[in-house]
Amino acid sequence: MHSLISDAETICARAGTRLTDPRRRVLALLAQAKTPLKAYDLIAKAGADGGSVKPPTVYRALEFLCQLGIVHRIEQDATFVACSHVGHGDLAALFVCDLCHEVTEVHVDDMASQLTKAAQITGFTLANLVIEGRGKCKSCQSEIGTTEIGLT
Amino acid sequence: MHSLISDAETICARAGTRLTDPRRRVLALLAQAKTPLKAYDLIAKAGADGGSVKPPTVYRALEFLCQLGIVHRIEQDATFVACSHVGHGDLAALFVCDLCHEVTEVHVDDMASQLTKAAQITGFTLANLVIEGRGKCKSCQSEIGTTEIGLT
DNA sequence: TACGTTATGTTATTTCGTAACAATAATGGA
DNA sequence: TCCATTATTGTTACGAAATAACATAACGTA
Repeated sequence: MHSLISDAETICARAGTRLTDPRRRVLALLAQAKTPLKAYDLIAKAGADGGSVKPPTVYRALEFLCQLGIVHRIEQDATFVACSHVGHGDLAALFVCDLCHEVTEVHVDDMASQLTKAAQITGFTLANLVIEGRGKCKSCQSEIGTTEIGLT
Repeated sequence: MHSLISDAETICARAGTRLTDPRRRVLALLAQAKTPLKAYDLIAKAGADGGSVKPPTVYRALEFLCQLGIVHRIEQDATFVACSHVGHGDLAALFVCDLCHEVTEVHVDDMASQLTKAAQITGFTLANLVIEGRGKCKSCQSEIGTTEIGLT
């Protein structure tokens, strides 16, 4: 959790950017959260100690952190989560538990290259790839409510 | 484009549901669009001939059509596109061109099962899977502005 | 220290999505 | 057929997510 901050410092230094105060703050909040947070959760938490923090501040920090790969945005529900495998350089698939909302991050480089290839066959050049799943995590398996995979 | 409607009728009949008027309307609008549309585009278009159509109507139709797999929601930008491979029953990866916004739909059943397996190793049971890419489609290759794949 | 660049603060607005409830249309028996 | 039940739609209002636009401040550098 704290190492994430220092990892971030390193990454920033290498990228020639700065981990400024609002950025560090947003990252810290995400790092100590167990589950993904919505942008407005962060806005509320960041301004919890009196000084109000406005939406653009948080959105800018999030954009910055996402670009650096320190934070992931979960597209399905517009939430944000700190990366649990910082610096791996490969693509992460994010699996979010429907029950406890914890994120299981799986790195799938070979899958990414397969998809890149699959795209290329159709003449498409991939610049960005999102792989996200919902379901039940390990510790929630015993709970009720199973769904089958949603197909086309 | 017209066959999509009749495909939808068939699918509805088989599922014991109905392709009602607002649903058909939304589907028709998506079918004749070349690129994904936002919900509010549909709201505007559906009410273009005087009678105003309200958000819940369109959102309900979209939810219905997505569940049937006739329409896909693109999570990255909250847009909707008619499925171009109706009835295949396998998972679609959607690649959206950054320049012309056309969608290339690739069916990737084996990839889906790989991901399901990869998830299962960590104890995670997948109920839903999203694979989306952005990049440049075949006919836009010659244009400017290439980006590398965004990594973790 | 003066300048260009990068980042933040602030206000207001736009866009996206849904809750809640009333009204209506289809469906399956008695 | 008539009624009860369920599915679907209409309508109002609101909440939540994200950004535009512009002013201000911090930073590195010549």
